[in-house]
Amino acid sequence: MFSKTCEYAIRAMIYIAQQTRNGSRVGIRQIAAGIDSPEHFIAKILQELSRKGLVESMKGPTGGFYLEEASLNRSLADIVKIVDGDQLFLGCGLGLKQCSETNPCPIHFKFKKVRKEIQTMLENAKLGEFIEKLDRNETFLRRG
Amino acid sequence: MFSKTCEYAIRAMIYIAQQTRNGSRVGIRQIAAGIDSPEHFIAKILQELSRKGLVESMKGPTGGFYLEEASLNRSLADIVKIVDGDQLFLGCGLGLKQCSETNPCPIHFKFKKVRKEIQTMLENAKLGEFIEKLDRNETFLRRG
DNA sequence: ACAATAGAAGATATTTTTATCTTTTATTAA
DNA sequence: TTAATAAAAGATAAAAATATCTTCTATTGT
Repeated sequence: MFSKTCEYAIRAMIYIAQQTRNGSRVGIRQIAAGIDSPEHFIAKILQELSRKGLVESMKGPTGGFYLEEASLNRSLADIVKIVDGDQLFLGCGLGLKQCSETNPCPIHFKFKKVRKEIQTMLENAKLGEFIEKLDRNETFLRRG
Repeated sequence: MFSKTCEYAIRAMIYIAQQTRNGSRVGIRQIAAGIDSPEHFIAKILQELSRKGLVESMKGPTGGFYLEEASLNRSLADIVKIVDGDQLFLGCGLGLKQCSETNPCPIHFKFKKVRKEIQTMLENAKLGEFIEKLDRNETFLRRG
């Protein structure tokens, strides 16, 4: 469904959301360990999300990544769009460039329906909503 | 959502279903042209689908690919499972190997729901059902 | 100022996916 | 039974995704 890059991105963003209340910051090494991802790879991904303003960062000692309060209200759809683009939300299920409402592929309308549900689900899933259950160890971002 | 390979596979199977009523056969070259895919690549894919019994083939002059009557009742889910595996139906949305009902990732239950709908949609989509609209040019498998 | 820390950036490497090319085998029609 | 046809099979190539390595820059605490 998502690229590996996107899976890491979502996990990292949720992790950062959880780890950085009270304005504290969390380092790349800790993030990579916290979500079981390659350190340099997730660093790259966060650089991009940082440029796009989804996450803040600061260099130097005591530096690291953190979220602005408002970013807790960002949705998983925002992350997916930046990392994987809007193919998942808009693209043809059979990969046809010219597929459209008026020139549909055979599964166009069936697909439209489930795709819309995926989109709605991802748009309604806000970063802030995952924190509590993680804190209570009811959900996990790496091998539990 | 699907790999390129799987997109081609689905398009090819629907195309073969459409082109081969009355026991006629359709060649690789025509299939590739009919669905806009690389000839050698779709050949490989059909070899696998043939080994798995989703499609029949015959070598030599007047040879080609065709479907047994019963195969018209095969679903897109059958194709997806063979080509892409069951990752789409069973895998964790965030790529976590250990994710499960008792050890869920943060989006496990939201995902389960939409994934199930995708599966149901694909299981209910039978190869035979696409033929009529293709015949009437109401849907397309390549640039219309 | 200086040494240490940590992210940014760019280059490189590996793996997987996608695509192509060549040779072999089965089938047909003459 | 031979020449032509078309799929099967295996090898190779190109492109994209994933992962790693090295150097540079900003920030901090002393």
